[in-house]
Amino acid sequence: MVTKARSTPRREDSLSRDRIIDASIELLDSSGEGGLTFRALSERLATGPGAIYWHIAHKSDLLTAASDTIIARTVAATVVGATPQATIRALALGMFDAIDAHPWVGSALASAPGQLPIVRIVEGIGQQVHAMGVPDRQQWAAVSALLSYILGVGGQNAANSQFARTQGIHRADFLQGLSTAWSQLDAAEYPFARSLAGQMRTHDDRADFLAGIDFILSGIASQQSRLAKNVVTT
Amino acid sequence: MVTKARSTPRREDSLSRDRIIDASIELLDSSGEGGLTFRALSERLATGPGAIYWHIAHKSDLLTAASDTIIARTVAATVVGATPQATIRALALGMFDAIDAHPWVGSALASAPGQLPIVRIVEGIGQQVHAMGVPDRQQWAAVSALLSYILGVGGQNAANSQFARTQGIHRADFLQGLSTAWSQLDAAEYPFARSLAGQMRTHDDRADFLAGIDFILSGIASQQSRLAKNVVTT
DNA sequence: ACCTGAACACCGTTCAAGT
DNA sequence: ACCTGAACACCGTTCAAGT
Repeated sequence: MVTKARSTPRREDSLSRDRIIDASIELLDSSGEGGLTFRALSERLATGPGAIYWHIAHKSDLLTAASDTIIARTVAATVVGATPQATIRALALGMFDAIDAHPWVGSALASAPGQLPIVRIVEGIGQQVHAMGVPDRQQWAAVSALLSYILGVGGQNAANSQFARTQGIHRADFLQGLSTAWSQLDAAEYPFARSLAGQMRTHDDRADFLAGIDFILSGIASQQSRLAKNVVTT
Repeated sequence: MVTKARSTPRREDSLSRDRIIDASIELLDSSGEGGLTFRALSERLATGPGAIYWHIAHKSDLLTAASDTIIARTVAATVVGATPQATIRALALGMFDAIDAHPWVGSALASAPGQLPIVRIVEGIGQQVHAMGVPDRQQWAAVSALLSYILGVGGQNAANSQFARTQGIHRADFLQGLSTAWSQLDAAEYPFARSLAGQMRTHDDRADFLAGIDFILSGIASQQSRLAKNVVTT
């Protein structure tokens, strides 16, 4: 053991990376993406902005660490289902709900490609894709399809919340407004988007999210059976 | 006709929304997301920052308009294929390539939910989903699955480029570095992500993107046949 | 080793004043 | 109607100076 535990910290409530991250999460949850500021944060922690830089490299480091706290919790809380598919659905739903509860996570993940929170999600999905029997060579495509979809939905959800917040309205009211805007689109140029405006208002976000996961899962399954057939026939 | 064309503009090269948007695109392409600044922009246009606000409401308006120029071009250039599926693939690939060429579009779309550029994509995909014979009630789920996936991949691509740019390296070198980092992950905690590091280095971004589109398309198709069977048997 | 807080080099946005 | 440019109210980040 080269390093040993710090003996008697200076004061009980001394600054630490963990305390900074916890305070950041509180700030992000209560005031949104724009609410996380080194000034607001240092005020909440009763220090100067410079003190934070002793523990954290820069703001994006802070955002990634904050997201990672949420993601680690979410992945750990995922209940393993009866089948790999069921577990993937559970994990995906957990992600959906986590981003719904903490919209800033959606945009933070979008700008932290390949970082620890993403690794956790990839690991969670990947083990199940492996269990599904997807051959090694196809695993990356399968995992990254699921990951990209989850991040895509998460990002849109985050943006909706963020947009609504800056206008001082609720997410539901913002979506309602969007639906109205779409229903007034030019009928000749955007017939489809226009016809979708109604569904946009009544649809169930969570159910549609899951429908997308199922599309991908069944697509992965059908490619596997196609590959299996090729092995037999060629 | 209530409005009539402006007679004799003050000077040939006077400021206009279009000129501002074109200059923004040049700035974004050459200097990345961080390069678009009202100061840099007004310098390029040889005016003051205030002049721009006469034509544009705020920065996000500018970003959305700039993305819309790219997206409109991309959607218009999409070649209609032999089948709706082929057309969707072509449209999706067009989006992939557009975001690859203009990474900032990827992140701009993520924060402009329901805005015009998104409407264009939804319209393009939606008409084909309709042509596939997907029943009205399922169309939103199908379209939004495809859209979310495209935006998800686009966002990750944009973030990769952005990340690489701030470190002053090329995207390929950044991905190479990520792959190395993943290969050094703890074997007990992240066995899958670790095993994926190799594929991460050698995979073909574009091919994997298309594989994801195909997963979703075949998932949509298989749900249709399931629904059709239900109609027959019940 | 860790913290303080002033200072630096920026931002987006506004607005009185001009033409 | 459109443009100018100084000014406002912020940012993230650095760093000499303290303990």
